[in-house]
Amino acid sequence: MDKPLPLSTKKRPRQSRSQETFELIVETAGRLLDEVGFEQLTTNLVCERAGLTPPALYRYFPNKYALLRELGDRIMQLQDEAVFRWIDAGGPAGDTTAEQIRRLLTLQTEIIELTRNFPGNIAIMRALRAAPPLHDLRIASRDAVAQRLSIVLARTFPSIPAETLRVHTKLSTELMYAATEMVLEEGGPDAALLTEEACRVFVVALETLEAAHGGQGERPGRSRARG
Amino acid sequence: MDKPLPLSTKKRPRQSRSQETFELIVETAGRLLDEVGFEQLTTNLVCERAGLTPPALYRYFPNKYALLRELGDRIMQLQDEAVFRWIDAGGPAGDTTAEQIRRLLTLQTEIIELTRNFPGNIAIMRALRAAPPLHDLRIASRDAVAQRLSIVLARTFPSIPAETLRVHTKLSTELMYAATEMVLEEGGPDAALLTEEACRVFVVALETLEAAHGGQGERPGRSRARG
DNA sequence: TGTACATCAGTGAACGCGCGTTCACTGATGTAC
DNA sequence: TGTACATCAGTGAACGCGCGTTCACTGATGTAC
Repeated sequence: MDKPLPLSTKKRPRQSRSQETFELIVETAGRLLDEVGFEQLTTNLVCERAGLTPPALYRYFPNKYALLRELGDRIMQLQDEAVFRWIDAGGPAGDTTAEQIRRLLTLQTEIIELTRNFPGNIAIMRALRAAPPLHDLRIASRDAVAQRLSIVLARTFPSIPAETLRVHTKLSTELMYAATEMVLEEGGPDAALLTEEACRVFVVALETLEAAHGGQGERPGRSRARG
Repeated sequence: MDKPLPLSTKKRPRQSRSQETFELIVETAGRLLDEVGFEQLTTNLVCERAGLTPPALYRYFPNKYALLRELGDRIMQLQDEAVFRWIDAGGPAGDTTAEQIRRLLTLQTEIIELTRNFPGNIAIMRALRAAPPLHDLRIASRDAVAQRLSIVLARTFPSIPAETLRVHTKLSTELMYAATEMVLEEGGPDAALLTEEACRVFVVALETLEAAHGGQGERPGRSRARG
């Protein structure tokens, strides 16, 4: 009954004129998502706002999910790249718990800002969660981040079994996603505190996990966190 | 531009005949959500499946969001009640970390099972996240749980400032929601491990938070977790 | 206990609207020689 | 460098479908006496 929708863009534009049209469509969709939410977004509405006729959009996107997919790809790639840059720059390494938390906070703050500045941010992230044809994308991106992260963490926490670490990292990554969404959706005065607490939880969860598997743990000044 | 949709049910049924119709509509919608997802759900489709004509549905629900709201209310009330029962039965209290984790695991397992058995489970939870008219409901329920939980935890962890505890509990509650959704969406062999790890993180996050605020902490056999 | 009446529950049929989609086309851009 | 031609990009107008919604109605249930 569910015919699988084609999600890929139909033609990547060749001429620079159409390159611009392509961008115009994507950007207009992003801005509209902030206004109406992803469920109310229609291809006709995007066309109207962009000053185009439907066949122009239809040339590049077979349906609205392809459009959301393009937006989803972009926002998640931005986030993923920030994580990868952070990993390459040393990642979570740090002598003390407080130091590790501070480093993670830098990353998380960057991700929040970068997401905030992306038109349609929360609406896109909701769509990635809620729309079945897009759901796999989110999972794939999360698992890619978790996978890469768990490889790096395996060096810092060698006593944790690989399997355990993989599952833990998946959960932790989801925790950070949730923290990002909470801050963007609800904002408010708790935002900073919430972000710090998420980072603290991430770090101490790892340390105690190592301790539980007979790692070095319990070094004074390491198992004590100060947010 | 966004006219606020009326979400309340129009008439609660009076006669037992209509009571049954009301239930039939709700249950049919739940089952359909598993099949088509919330975005594809339409009032006409529900009617067709339930063997009713549109005005019969329309008598009780002004639109599909009112229907989703009824489902959302029910599933979240089930979850909230499980948490409240657990709190009333002693909640997270336990002498050792391992004991606390075990107790929390009991609750989390119950919530997962109870949610799994509710027709439309993940689709409903996604709708609560993604559909703007329903979003407030989810927030309200989460904050109610977090609020009540933070009151109880304040007794067990008196050295944590109330403000900090409130924010932390909100985050932790969201973590457990995310863990529930992950298990239901992805299932697989990691499910049990993932659930245990979520519970462990919840508990150690609290303990280390207390330690960070000069609480008793560091008692041997307390700061050491074994999942 | 039976009848007459009021209210409640659901039907059948239809509506307007806007969504996704397509067609034959015109105008713009690039290319060969 | 200019012209003739091929391809690419976007238009204008229309379509069928199914969505949400409404109307006047019939039949079922409950109630007064």
